[in-house]
Amino acid sequence: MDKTYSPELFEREIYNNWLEKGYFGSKPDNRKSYTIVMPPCNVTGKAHIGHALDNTIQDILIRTKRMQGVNALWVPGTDHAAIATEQVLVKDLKRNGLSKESIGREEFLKRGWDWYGKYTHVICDQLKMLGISCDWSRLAFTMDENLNQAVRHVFCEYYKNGLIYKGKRVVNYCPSCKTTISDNENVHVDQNTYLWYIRYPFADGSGEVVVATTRPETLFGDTAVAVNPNDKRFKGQVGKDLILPLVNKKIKLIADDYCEIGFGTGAVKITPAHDPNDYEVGFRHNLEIINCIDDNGLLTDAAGEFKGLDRIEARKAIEEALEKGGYLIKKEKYKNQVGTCERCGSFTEPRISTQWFVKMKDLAKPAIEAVKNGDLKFHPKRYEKTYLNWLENIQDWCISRQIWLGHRIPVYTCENGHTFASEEERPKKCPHCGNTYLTQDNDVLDTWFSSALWPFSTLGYPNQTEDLKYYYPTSTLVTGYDIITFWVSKMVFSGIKFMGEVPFKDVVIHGIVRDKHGIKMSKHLGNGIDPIDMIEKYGADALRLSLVNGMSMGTDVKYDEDKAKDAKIFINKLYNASKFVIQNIADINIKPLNKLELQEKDKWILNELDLLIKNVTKNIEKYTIGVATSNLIEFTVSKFCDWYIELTKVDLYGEDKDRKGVAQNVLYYVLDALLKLFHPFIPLVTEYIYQNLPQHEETIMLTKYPKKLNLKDLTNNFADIIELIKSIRNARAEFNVPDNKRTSLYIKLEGEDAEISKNLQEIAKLAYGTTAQIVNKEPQEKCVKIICKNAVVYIPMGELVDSNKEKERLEKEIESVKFEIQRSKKMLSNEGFVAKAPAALIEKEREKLAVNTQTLEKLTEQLKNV
RNA sequence: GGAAGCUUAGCUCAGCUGGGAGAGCAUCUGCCUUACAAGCAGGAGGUCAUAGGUUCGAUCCCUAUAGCUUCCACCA
Repeated sequence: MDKTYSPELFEREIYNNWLEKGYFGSKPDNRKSYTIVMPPCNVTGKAHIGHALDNTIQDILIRTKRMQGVNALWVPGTDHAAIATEQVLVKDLKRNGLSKESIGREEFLKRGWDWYGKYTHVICDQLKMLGISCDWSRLAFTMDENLNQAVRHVFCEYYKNGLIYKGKRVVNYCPSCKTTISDNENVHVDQNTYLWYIRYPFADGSGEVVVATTRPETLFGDTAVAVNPNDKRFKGQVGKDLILPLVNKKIKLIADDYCEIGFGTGAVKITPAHDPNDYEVGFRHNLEIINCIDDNGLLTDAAGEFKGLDRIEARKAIEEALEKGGYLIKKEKYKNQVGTCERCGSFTEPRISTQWFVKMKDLAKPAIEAVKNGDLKFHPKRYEKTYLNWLENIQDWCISRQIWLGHRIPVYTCENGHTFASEEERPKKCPHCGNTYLTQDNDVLDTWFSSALWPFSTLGYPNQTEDLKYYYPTSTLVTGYDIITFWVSKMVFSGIKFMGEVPFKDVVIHGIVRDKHGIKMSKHLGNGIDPIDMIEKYGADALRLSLVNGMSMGTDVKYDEDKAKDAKIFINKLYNASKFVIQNIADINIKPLNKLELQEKDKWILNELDLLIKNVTKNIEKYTIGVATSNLIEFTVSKFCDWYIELTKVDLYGEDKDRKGVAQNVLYYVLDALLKLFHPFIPLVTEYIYQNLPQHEETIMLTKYPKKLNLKDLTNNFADIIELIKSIRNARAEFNVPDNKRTSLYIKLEGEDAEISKNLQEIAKLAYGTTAQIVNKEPQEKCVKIICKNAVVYIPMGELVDSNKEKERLEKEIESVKFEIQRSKKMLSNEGFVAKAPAALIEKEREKLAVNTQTLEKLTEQLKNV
């Protein structure tokens, strides 16, 4: 092994070897299955740090299960991300002076496929750098033939069941992406704008109604003004005609509950074509619908002289015109929220159009039930509220998109006007009349339509395959809270509807990786951290550990490069400890632990290891992965390295062959178990080290996961010896004795010898002693005296012992012991405490009081003699 | 407007069903001790947001307040 940890020297090679050997593959067999389907990554561009977190968590779960002997399958996949990809392609065409329309649908789709073909491996290669163990032979793509089949099948099922309908609705439209987007993709942002107060005169000249609006440009689409039916101010005026300013057209003053009495001027203009509420009002009052904004976000003919102006830019011109005509009363500053397109950021336009919808009410019901009856569990639990809240207030799902890439809606119309859905990719004739001239619907499906089927479409659905039978329902879904409503909920109702069962049992929700100031990483701000950079600088294992260590599931992670650096420093520590062990067990004679004469320290570390195994296993099961890594790191540094390794040096470098053998075997055993426990988190370095052990299997990733030791008696008092050593170190530090100055150590035993006499070498080594020896009485030399449990330690520090200083030290100690005694007495004299606290607690307190009283006596005695 | 979460050491955060406040980083002191100076040993640093309540006992449970964050929502 090299002197320092250099991940770049072995990470790639180890991963490629795993791939070659096919260790990641899974086939149905007679074992229990554990399955995860990877949230499909967009084929656009690069892996970001969120992918790294998401996949690290999944890999940890999969690797653990695999080692625990379960048949673990992790299905990787990619998503066609239609809108985003289409944008890229369109831009590319534009650069070459072309457009979608000019090359035609077929050619455009061909280019789409070329693009996917070219970039799929880019994202996959990046994921591979993370060391993740998904079954690459099953790599799925949302536009694979089998998945297309699933999409068409599901669509037709919905269609047959009357769950899909085509209807007019106000939907969010992005004039820049030129497509409808879902409510989820419509991001509300705060906006500083104005409220324009506009005068609408009555046609008969009997006065006016003042309307306040944030969108004067939609004035051309107004077909009424509404007031609340109970608003006394407008009594007797409802039903009269108003003149629409600038257009000089008559519109009616109507009464509708939608209009609130206390708000604004009490009157609101109604623009059915450009506002969902207004549409409803318009529907109730049978109002005309006038579109005044077109597909490109420009004003239409309805705007007369303003035709062709951009919807936002038009405001100024309209304002001037209103002003000139005497219609504008005032303009005041106003803060409101406005919808923007998640992808391009432009203001979305509520727009009335014909779209395809899925009826959600009945589908949502069992999905709600699944969480309520515990078939589906969220971790952490609080996220089930997000899920339920959304499903309980569900709106019908608009599934059509006006783009070309993606799954085209499988609905056809024949020449005779018959419309039908077909599972066949190219149906030959109309099932109603046999007509063979068929045209297909132009829209494609929302990408989430195919992602919703992911847990079963990737396993073969709609074909009833072996895989589907064996692996479905999957076990755990790991994803961020940002797509609970987008995706998780859709998979759940789809799974229940088409497979009759929830698609997974546990949903593990993690947070978002933010920059160190807590701001969301984005290209726009340039505050993103590239996971590939981190891997190149610190190694994949360090990146993984840094993302997951100390993380609390479901909470956002603030991340900066220092975390990767720290993780690398820790791994270096593990690496060096391993190197030490490996170097010192070259001549090991491996024996089972129960054949060894274990000493106190050996029992101590084995006991600690048992505890570690228990905690790590439990925390992985609970999905509290950040706690599991903390357990592991704490054990490695504070137990194994700081104490056990140092302690074994006495035996490894000593004369006693037997003791050396015991130390070698325990070191080997602990390191072996520790590497296995660490493997799911930092797979590459653990494999590398494991291969250097004197005895090992072909790969660590297929070894058995450590279990609690089955040794009879591991009880020990070694903690007392550690305390004794610490006391000596403390005293030395207090007298400013540098670590390189060693002294003799005299130990007078008091009461029971808690193995102290058997650990004198260890005590000397770790407490900076030249020697440590048992004495019967206080030495003649001038010493610092340290009171410990079962012993008094005398440290001859010669001229360094300053009696004033020693006095000071003792006084300080007496002070603190007195404080403790006070505290115990107070508690024990509290009647309520004695009466109601648990007995064990009271007993513990009494014992403490007794010990401290004794210590106080000894210290006082000592102070007298200084 | 509805909902959820957060507020603990200088920074980032842990703290299980209430029973003496923890880690990492940063900082200070001493040490290159043959795995590791990317290290070792020791120390300093907290009215656990505020005010009430329940309890023998509250960082933890309840109520209110303040500040921050996020999600959902059609208020001109």
